[in-house]
Amino acid sequence: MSLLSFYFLRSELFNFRFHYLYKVNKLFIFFAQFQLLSNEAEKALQEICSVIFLKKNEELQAIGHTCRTIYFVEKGIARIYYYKDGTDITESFSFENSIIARVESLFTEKPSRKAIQIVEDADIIAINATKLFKLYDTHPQIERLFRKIFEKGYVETVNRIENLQFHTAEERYLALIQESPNALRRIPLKYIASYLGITQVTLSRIRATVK
Amino acid sequence: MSLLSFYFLRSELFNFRFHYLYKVNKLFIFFAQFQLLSNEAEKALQEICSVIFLKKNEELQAIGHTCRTIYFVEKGIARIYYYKDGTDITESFSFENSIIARVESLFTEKPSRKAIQIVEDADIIAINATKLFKLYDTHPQIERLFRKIFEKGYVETVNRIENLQFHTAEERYLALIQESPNALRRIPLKYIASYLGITQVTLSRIRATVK
DNA sequence: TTCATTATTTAACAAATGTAAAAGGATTCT
DNA sequence: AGAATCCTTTTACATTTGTTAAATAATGAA
Repeated sequence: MSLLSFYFLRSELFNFRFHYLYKVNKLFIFFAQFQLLSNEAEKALQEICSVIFLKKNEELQAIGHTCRTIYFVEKGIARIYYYKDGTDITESFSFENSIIARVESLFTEKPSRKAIQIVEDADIIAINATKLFKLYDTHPQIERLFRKIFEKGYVETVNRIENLQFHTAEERYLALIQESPNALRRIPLKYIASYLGITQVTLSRIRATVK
Repeated sequence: MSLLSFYFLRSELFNFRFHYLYKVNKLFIFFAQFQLLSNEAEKALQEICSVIFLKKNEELQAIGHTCRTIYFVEKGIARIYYYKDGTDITESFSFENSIIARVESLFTEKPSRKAIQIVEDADIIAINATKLFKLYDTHPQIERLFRKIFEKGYVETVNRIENLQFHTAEERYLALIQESPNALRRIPLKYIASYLGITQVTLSRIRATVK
């Protein structure tokens, strides 16, 4: 090993490249679950991705901006939230190996009243949606990939409606424990309460009776 | 006019063809809002469409079947509903000029616990989804068309979650009046109540105070 | 570690919603 | 028209959830 490459291996640049490749690799494993991609398509996608490292409580996207980025959570947890009469309401959480995007803004090109915030230190891959949508024309595989990704998101959202519409607060809490038991350990209860559509006090009461 | 064509014009066959073309035309006007289609794509789509005339309370799709049809409501109203602990719960309504499909079954290919029922006499166009998905390979325009249609459905569903999650019953009722004032006139209140996530009694109370 | 801050639980009371049953209206069918 | 059925409202009471405030627990920064 030359002296030069020794210094390179210890350099910031190396660390950055290493992280970038490692993180992006996880994204492509995620993509592969949905759709086979040609080398050219993969390369085109890589060029519109960038890696972001964020700490708890930091904001990924602010309220009021039109969403033009799709995020992949490689590590950590993020949430979408908004304010209703001054109180902070969590719309959804995204854990590692999942996509997070404010679709109501992304697909309508209107400003979003929602923000994305980091709940647990996170490594995120940002996908430039403006460039992505242009790739749809040249790479039908990419259009199909994201069609399938968002179809899955659509299904999850429909199932969530069923949960909110006619289940009691306790049923919703128990369902959450079932589906993602980690959520309770990793997310502050104040966020979980509004996600379930109830107040923190009600959540505390439910936890007291269920325990 | 020959005697033959006179009889043809009065024939069942003529009525059927006339209705079919008229109805399908409306569907293609709907499609045009989303995506330009080539003549070949339009023709391919027409071949997988059929027209159905249904009366109030008739069932379009039954509980337990895997959804392999996408419907377009040309006239009338349909609803998706399911049973929770024996009570009938309306998940959504579809009015004229809109698509109705049980996406949680269509996109997962699992049996649906939900049914589609006619709320007001309806003229429906059924699109064979199995054949449609095959057309995606040969006609990227068609894939794009339905991608956009379902993206819009996704956005509507996300907005609905916001409505259910942290609005009071009264707010949800008032929002419904705002968005579709016809709904109240054309849909029985018992269906509207469960759609809003409340009981019929609560809806009556709200109506008494709001009036 | 210690202090300050933030998160969670508990309590007491108010408001909203659910349940069951009955009464009144509207609609449909014969 | 008349009977039967279905839909909607009303009532009384039970239960759930919200609100406010205080107490306790946990966390993070100096």
